[in-house]
Amino acid sequence: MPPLPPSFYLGDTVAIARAMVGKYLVRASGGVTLAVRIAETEAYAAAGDRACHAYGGRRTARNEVMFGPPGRAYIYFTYGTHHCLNLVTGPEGEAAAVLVRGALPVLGGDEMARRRFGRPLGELSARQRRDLLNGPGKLCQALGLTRAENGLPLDGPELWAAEDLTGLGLPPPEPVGEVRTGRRVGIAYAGEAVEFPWRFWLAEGYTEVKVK
DNA sequence: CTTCAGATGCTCT
DNA sequence: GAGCATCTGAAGA
Repeated sequence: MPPLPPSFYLGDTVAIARAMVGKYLVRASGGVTLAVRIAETEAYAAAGDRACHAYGGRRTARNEVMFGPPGRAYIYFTYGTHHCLNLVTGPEGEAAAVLVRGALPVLGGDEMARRRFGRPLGELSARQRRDLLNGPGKLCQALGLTRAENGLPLDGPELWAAEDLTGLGLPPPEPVGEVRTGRRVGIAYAGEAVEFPWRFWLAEGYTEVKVK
């Protein structure tokens, strides 16, 4: 299947966040191709959402990409050490996005393991393997996504999202199965928005990091 | 199994 | 100067 087109990201951000669970993400750079299956997402619904970087229409150098067209990567740096990958949603100017919180390895597991822990998949402990990609910072570290990749289109040669990866010779995807819903993580500052059930994750085959 | 502190630097006020 | 859409290893129960 070809990459999901920019128009895919035009609809309701919460619905898209849920729909992205089970989709694939491919990262190609330096002759290396890595692929993951998205296992956990969160919706950040533009100006009305107190947890969103664009709350109240706030527009800065950091979140500028959010105000651009849908279907691009909004990547920012946080906590002095980590990057977070978002998929820009909604029509241009709306400034909504879906945070990709976690994934499962599909292609290039050894390379991702080396970037995370300095050795290949086979040499990881069970815990390290479980925790390879179950967090937004971990995912970006494994895929090599930094602010240098901020603004990349999600249907381009360096980064793309797709319904399946049969085009890369992989078998058709397993069914997504149950998707769980809950409150978003790490947004204690967001008042009543803390309660919104805008986080989605795979119930099986994935261990989400539990946060209070 | 759980909680907890420290790392680390960019961003916004 | 304060805070952050986080992660890790160590220590406790």
